[in-house]
Amino acid sequence: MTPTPLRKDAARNRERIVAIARALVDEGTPLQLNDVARRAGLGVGTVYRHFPTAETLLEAVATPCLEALTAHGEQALTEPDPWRALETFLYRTVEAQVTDASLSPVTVAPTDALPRTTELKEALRSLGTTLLDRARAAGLVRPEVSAADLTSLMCGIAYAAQVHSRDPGDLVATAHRYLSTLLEGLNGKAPKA
Amino acid sequence: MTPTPLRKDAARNRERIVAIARALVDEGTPLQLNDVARRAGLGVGTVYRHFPTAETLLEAVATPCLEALTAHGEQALTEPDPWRALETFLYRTVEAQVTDASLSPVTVAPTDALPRTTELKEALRSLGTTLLDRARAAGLVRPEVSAADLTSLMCGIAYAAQVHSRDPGDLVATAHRYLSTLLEGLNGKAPKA
Amino acid sequence: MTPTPLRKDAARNRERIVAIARALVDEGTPLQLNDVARRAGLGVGTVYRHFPTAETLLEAVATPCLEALTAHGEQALTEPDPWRALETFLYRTVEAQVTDASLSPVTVAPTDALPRTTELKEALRSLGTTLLDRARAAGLVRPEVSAADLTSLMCGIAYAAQVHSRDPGDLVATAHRYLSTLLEGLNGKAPKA
Amino acid sequence: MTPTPLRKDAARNRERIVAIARALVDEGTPLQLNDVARRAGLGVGTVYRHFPTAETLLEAVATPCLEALTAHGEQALTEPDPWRALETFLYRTVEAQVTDASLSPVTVAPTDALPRTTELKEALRSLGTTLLDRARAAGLVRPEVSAADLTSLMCGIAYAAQVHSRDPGDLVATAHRYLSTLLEGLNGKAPKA
DNA sequence: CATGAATGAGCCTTCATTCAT
DNA sequence: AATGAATGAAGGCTCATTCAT
Repeated sequence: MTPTPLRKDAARNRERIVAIARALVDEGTPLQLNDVARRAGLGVGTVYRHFPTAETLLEAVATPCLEALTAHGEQALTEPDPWRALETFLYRTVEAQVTDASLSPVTVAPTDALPRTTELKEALRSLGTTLLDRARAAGLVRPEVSAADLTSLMCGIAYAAQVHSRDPGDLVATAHRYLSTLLEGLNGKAPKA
Repeated sequence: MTPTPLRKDAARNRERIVAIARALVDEGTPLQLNDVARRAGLGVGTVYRHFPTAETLLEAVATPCLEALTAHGEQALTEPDPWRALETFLYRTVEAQVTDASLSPVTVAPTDALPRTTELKEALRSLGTTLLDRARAAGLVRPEVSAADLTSLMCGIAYAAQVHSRDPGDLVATAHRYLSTLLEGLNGKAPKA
Repeated sequence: MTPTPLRKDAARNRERIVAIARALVDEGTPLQLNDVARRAGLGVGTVYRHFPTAETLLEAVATPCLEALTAHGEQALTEPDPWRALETFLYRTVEAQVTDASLSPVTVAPTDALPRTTELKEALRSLGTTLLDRARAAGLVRPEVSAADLTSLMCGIAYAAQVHSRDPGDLVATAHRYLSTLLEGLNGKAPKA
Repeated sequence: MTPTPLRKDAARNRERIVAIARALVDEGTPLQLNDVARRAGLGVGTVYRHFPTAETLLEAVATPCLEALTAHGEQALTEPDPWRALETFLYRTVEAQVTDASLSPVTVAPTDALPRTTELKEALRSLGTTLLDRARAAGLVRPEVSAADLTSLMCGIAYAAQVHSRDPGDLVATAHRYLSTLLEGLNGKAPKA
C-alpha cells in the first residue's frame, strides 16, 4: 500500500522539511526549495528527493489542513438540520482558507502533485455535493448553485477578506461577515430566520 | 494643466508601449519592462523613461478601464431607483474585473504609482459610498456593509469566477451569477421580488 | 581672443550649469551630465554643448579655485622670508584640496579638458618651482625634492586627511597637522626654529 | 575550527576565482563578479556563492598581503631599536600599499566584509600602536601623532607616489623617498643622526 | 542654439535544477 | 540516501551619448 516504508532518518528529514515549509508559509515567505533546505540544515538534493517541486511540498504542507477540513465535513454530515450542516461546513472552509496560506493555491490548482491531494480535494468536493444536495432537497438553496460554485465562492470570500484587511487579526471576522452576507443570498427565497 | 505636452513621436511611443502592455496583460503574460521594450521594438531606456516601474505601466494600462467604470458610476447616480443604481454599478464593476486583468492588481494595491490612479480609485470609492448610502437609506441594504466591503467583495466575486472557469468565455456569466447570488444577500430581509 | 563672445542667454545657461555642478561637487554627488541638466532645468543637449564631457565641467567648476590658489601663490612671491613663503603656499594648497572636491581629480588628471586648466596648472607648477627654488637656495629644503613632488605630496596629505576623518569638520585641522609634520621633514637638517 | 572544510573541487574553484581577481586587480581592472566568472570559466552563481559581493572578493585577494604585513610587523617588534622598528614597519607598509592595488580600498573601508579582514586590520592597528608607543616613549616621535595617523599617512604617501609616477617601476622608489621625507619630520626635534 | 527622447550596452543579482562526490 | 557546489538563463536597472525636432 504505502509506496516505500521509508527509512527512519529519511522520515525524520521529511517531517523536518514539511515543518520548515509550514513555518515559511505561515510567515508569508514564498516557498523556495533552496531556502527550505538551508533552514532545515539539509542539502538541497535531499529536499528535492522528497519533494521534486515546490508544489509537491506545498501540498504536503496543506495536507493536514485538508484532512482536518474533510473531518469537519464528515462531522457535518451527521448534523440533522441540512442548512446548519452546510453552513457550518462553509464557515470552517473559509476560516481555513483565510488562516492557512497553503490552502488557496492548492485548492485553485487545476492539477495536483500528490495523489493524496487529489483524494482529499475529491473527498471535499463530494462532501460539498452531499451537503448541498440535502439543503437543495429541503428547498433551502437556490437550485442553480453547484458544489463547484461553493468551492469557488469560498475562495472568493477568503480573497475578499484578504483584500479588505491588512490586519491579519481581522481576517477571520471579516471572512465570517462576508460569508454570512453571501449565505443570506444562497438561502434565497427562504430567508433564514 | 497637462504636466508636459509631450512631443509627437514620444507620444506615439508611449501609446505603443501601453498598447503592447495591454496585449500582454490580455494574454496573461506578466509585465516585464524589458519584454515590453523588445516587443515594441524600442530600447529599454525608452520604456523606463515613460514608465519607471512595472506598476506605473500597469496603471497606465488600467486607466481607461477605471475611467469607463467611473463614467458608469456617474451614470448610475442618475438612476432614480437606488437599488437598481447600486446593482448596475456593481455588475459593471465585476464585469470589468473579470474582463480586464489589469484591474484587480491595481484595485488591490495599497499604494498607487500614478496620481491619476489615486484620483480614479478615490472617485470610485466615493461613487460606491454614495450609491450604497442611498440604498441603505432606503432600507435596501444590510446596514453593516461598507463601501470598502463592496470593493473587496467585487474583487472576491471576480476571483471566484476565475477560479471556477478555465474557459474565459464563461467568465462574465459566472461572475454575474455569483454577484446576483451575493446581492440577494445584500438585499437581506427585503427580498428582491 | 575669447573664442566666441557667447550670447547673453547662453552665458546665463553656462553659469547656471556650473553653479549646479558646484553644488553637486560640494555635496559629494558624482557629476552626471544628465543629472546636472535636470537640476538646472535645461536639456541634456544644452549641457553637452557647453561641456562635452564631465571632465570639462569639473574643470570649469574647479577653475575659480585654481585661480584663487594662483593668486595666493603670487602673493606668496612677495613674502621676503622664503621658508614662510613656501609654507604659506603649501598650507593654502592643502586647504583647497581638502575643502574642494573638484580639485584633486583635476590636479591628478594627466591631461586637461580646458586650456584654461592647463594654464592654471602650469602657473601653479611654476609658482611652486619658484618658491621651492628660493627655499632650496637658502638651504631650507632638502635638495632632492622637486616641484612635482610638492604637488603629489599635497594631494597625498589631503588624501590622508580624508582617510583619517569621517567628520568633514576636522578635515582642515587634520590636513594642517599632517602638513606641519611633513614640513619639519622637508626642512630637513636645518630645523625651522 | 575552520567554518566548513570545503570540498576539494570547490576549494579549487575558490582559488581559481581569487587568482583571477588578483590578476584583474594587478592590471587595474575594476572587479566585477560577472567578469571574474567569465574569465574563470565558471558560472556567475559559483562566484556569487563564494563571494557574495565584490568587496568580499577584494578582501580575499588582499588577505595574503595583509597577513604578510602583519608578519613583518611582528618581526619588527623583535627589533631592539625602537626607531628602526617603526621605520621598517612603515616602509613595508607603503611598499605594500603601492605594490598591491587591493590594499588601499580595504584599508580605507570603514566596514569589512570578512571577519578575517577585521582581524588583520585590528592586528595591524595594534602593531602600529605598539611600535609607535615605544618610539614615543624613547622621545623619538612627535607626541601628537597617533597610530590612526600613521595609517592615514601611509595611505597618503602611497597615493602621492601614484600621483607622481605614471611609470609603475618608480612607484616603490618614490614612495620610499616620500616616506623618508615624512619620517625626518616625525622624528621632529630629535634629529635622527 | 536648445531640447529631451531614444538608445542599448553593460552591470548586478537571483533561483530552479542538476549532478559529481 | 544525502550532500551542496555549480550552473546559467533570466530579469532588473542605469547612464553616457546621440540626434531628430
